Amino acid sequence: MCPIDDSDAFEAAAQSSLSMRAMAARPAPYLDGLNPAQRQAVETLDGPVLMLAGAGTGKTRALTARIAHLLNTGAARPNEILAVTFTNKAAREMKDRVGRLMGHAVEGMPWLGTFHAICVKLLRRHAELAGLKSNFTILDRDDQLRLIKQVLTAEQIDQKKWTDRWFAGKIEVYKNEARTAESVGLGGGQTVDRVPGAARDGTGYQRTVGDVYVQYQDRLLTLNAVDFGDLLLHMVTIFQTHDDVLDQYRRWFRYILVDEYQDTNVAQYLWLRLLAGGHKNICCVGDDDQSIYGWRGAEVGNILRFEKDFPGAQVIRLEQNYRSTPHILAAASGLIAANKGRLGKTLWTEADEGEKVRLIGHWDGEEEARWIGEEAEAMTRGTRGLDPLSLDDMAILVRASHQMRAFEDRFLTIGLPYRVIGGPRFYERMEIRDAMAYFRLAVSPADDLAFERIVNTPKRGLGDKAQQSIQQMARANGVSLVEGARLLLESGGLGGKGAKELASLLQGIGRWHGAALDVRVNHVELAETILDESGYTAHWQNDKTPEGPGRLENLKELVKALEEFENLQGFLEHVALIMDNETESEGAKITIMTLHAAKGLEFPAVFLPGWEDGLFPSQRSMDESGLKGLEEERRLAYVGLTRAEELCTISFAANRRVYGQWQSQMPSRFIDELPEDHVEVLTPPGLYGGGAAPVRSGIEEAASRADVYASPGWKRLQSRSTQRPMAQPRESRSIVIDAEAVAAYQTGARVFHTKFGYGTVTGIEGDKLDIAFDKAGDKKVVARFVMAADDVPF
DNA sequence: GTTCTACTGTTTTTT
DNA sequence: ACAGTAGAAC
Repeated sequence: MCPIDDSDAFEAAAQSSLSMRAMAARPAPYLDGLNPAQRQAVETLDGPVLMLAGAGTGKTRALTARIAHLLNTGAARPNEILAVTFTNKAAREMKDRVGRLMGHAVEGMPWLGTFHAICVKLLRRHAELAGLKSNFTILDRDDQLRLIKQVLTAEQIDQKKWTDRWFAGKIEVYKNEARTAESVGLGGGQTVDRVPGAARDGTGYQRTVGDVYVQYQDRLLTLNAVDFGDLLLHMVTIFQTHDDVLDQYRRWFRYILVDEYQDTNVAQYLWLRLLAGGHKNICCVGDDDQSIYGWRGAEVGNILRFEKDFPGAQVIRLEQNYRSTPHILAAASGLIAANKGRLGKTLWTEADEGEKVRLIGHWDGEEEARWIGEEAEAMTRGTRGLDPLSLDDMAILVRASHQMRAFEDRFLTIGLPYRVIGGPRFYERMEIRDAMAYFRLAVSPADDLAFERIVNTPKRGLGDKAQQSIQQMARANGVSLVEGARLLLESGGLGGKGAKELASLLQGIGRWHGAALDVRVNHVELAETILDESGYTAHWQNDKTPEGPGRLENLKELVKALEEFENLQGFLEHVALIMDNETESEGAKITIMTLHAAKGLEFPAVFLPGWEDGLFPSQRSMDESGLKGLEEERRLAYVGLTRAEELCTISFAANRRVYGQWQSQMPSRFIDELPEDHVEVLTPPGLYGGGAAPVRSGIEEAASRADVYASPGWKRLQSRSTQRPMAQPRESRSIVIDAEAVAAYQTGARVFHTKFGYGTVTGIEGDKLDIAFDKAGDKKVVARFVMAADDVPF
């Protein structure tokens, strides 16, 4: 539809030298206080620039100052700058900060946003080049899965072996790699089986991922819909096949800025390279050491290759760190040095020495949670001569979200306020998505996916069979499901309760649609009406599960959120892309979140629990991606360490419950990689484990001796066994099977464990015993941790 | 059509 | 351990 208005762009180009001169005299307060590297990054406006910005080096400051500089010198007008981020949060922050730097709100930076938000804008203008209409809908993951499921069912693919999620993953990977359905093609990609007895046709019994991909895209086009990956992929395809369109934007976007460049995938990379191909005024900001999204398609290679991609590129390193103490920086730098193929940076700081990184071992996960809770409380009162900290200043950063639970449990029992970042977001909650589906139907009754979602929610007596009839009728007549349902009712193909309910639902949809089109109708009231008339509000009012009231509360919030928008359409558009919501209640709280979620944040005090091999680095990551995976895990550890400003505490547990099974844990190999001089091993006062333990090297050994073996659990174990030598610390790293300990037991032997009590050995595997405990059930336990039942001294 | 049971897969997650 | 879900039983 409407192509970009070129005249503006030309006019701007013609004026730029004039305005540049006029503006040259303007003061540039945004340059004050920048260090030389930052200043260089701000002032090197033309040509390709790679800003290698280490953690806490003032990257955002430089980036925003650069935008201010572009505007202030007249090099570009607000609408001629393309500035891309990955998250809405980052985009919002950048907008705010540029506004503050310029001393006024920046009205016209229409092209500052996420890759996806910008691509939506572009794709709406050129939808027809992708076979879409400009009012296409953006599907979220749920819709996507439903669509894939339809394809799989139609293709009679064995969904027990190959789930919809699996295909969604494969298709996502293709899209991340900028591979279109046509390029993969029918018969391309991995082969999958169909259900036994599936009709044999020209292509035989089997299908491929390519087949599914092609059909999925087909359905998307029919629905006039795109998924997130399509937003980028369609634009890349359009740019590649329509020189005129590409040229237009190359002229239009005179300067390009990219945040978090190390996180770009192939599609994003191609998109950028196409757009920057003319003038090459592209400034990419990133840190190869903080690349932690390889698993979702990010290519560290993009940033490593920058100088090759853009010959003559200036590489500017921001290395002065304004966040952390020297000990923390040194520990982080020492750790990341173990990675190969880095661009390399040397972070330094003017800050005072401060505390060393602290390391402590615990007997098990619960004890770790208990200790951190107590430590956090102690820190609010002020410990070790440090000023008291607020709970808001503390964060617990975990590798995997299931680790959060131990902390939540503990904090709930001691009444320590906490906040969890992550988890299901507001707009992903069931009730919100249901309500949104009703709104979507009011806006466009032909939205089949929305109809499918709510046709029987609340229950209307329209089960699988009724829904199938509707589908059939719709397909036979080539109409939408709503229309199909109407035809079905007319033909009398549905009876009883279901028919009555369906008729009333259809009437409702018709009425709501009319109201949505009527500008005189207030959309907030309409939303309330829809939820009431559809029976959806009543559905949750009658719900007697504990979640009921909360869900009603969320619905109220949703309706309130509508007030900020002109109409329902505007709201739906916003939500499709934004999907975040932060309602923060008052009071200081300690933050619990994943390491991934913590990227870009900073806290005076950081706890890093669960540094155990297999958990962190994650076994799965290493199994699936080998050395690459391990290096990404190490970068994750680096990200964790560099979040801390003053105090960083690493901990590990000797025992942890994994998928309901107790397991003995090895301290993380990353602990051994920390430079010893910058780490302090915490020893609880007055405690010292089993006397003269044989000397091992490394801080890990000290930590385990000082704490694991001095912990209540361990001491209990020791005090109960006078003769069996189980306090011998194991060799670090290499897994040493304690032959002596294992040999002491046979299947059927009665044993005792301090945590689980008495049990019987049911199997032996390496240095671990399968034990059926009388009370605690089946566990796998390292042999050293149990003793023969006969030896129990009571 | 709804409810219960048995089975499965469990890292990280934005848009 | 545990949550989410597919399929059977009601």
